Amino acid sequence: MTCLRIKLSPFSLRDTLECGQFFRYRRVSGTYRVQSSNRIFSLCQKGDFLYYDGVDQDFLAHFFRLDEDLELILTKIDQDPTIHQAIQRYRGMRLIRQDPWECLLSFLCSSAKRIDQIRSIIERLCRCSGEKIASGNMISYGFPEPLRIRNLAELEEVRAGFRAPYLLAVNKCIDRDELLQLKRMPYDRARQSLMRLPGVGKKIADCVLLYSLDFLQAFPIDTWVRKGLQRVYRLREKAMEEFVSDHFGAYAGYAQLYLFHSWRQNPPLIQSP
DNA sequence: AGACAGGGGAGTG
DNA sequence: CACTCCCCTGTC
Repeated sequence: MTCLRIKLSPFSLRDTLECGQFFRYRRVSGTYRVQSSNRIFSLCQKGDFLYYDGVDQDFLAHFFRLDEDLELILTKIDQDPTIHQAIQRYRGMRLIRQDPWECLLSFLCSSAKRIDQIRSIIERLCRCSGEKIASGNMISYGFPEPLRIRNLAELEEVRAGFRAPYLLAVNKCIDRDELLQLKRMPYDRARQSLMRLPGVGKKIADCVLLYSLDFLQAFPIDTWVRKGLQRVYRLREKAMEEFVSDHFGAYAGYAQLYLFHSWRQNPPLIQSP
């Protein structure tokens, strides 16, 4: 690719893109073709260098949160042997700052689905309701903007199942600006606002807050993280939220990213007493 | 064949 | 609150 490059350390493009926080990418022989915010670009990491094409460095800095001091944050969340091991193993994995609209609808598609299935649903959603984009000699589809989904019939080929009515309803009752307004609120209020949307509970609300609205204290608890918190940290359901907030602090969201990635690859074992 | 999945919601006790 | 069942689809 015709390339620019930046030096990043530590950085792991693979873990960052493939850890389950983001869905619109495709890997072709070591190069990632990524779509976000109406952009299509390519990324490839060689050693400490990130090669990029189709996007400028300012966008990448925003997207990969390069304004944040990752090493410092990792120091702050490094509170126990479990998270310590995850940090050692995946050091360089970063949170991605996604577009809030895409993020909300993407995670609406995510319930009770595995990552590859979520990616397929989103791809079909773009093909059904998104704008056609010419990119070189290829045709791509943008992510459907608010109000672009008109009715349920339009989503038939998406095969989103019980998620389809949620997508339709949410696409009609909120837009990107209203989501961005949430950044001004305290975490709990923003979370409550999101949870008023159909199909959005605690988990999806926290994903949107963490991955797109800069609430780094948000700690989405899905079944993998739940199992881990139960088995490794010996927590009961109702104790989880308070624990992660006290234990990991203001950057709990980064801790979730590392624990989730680690537990998903190596399912948490029950610790002997 | 039948259970189950990276979640949410409605209904019940 | 805590618990159960169902939601659609795909996969093991």
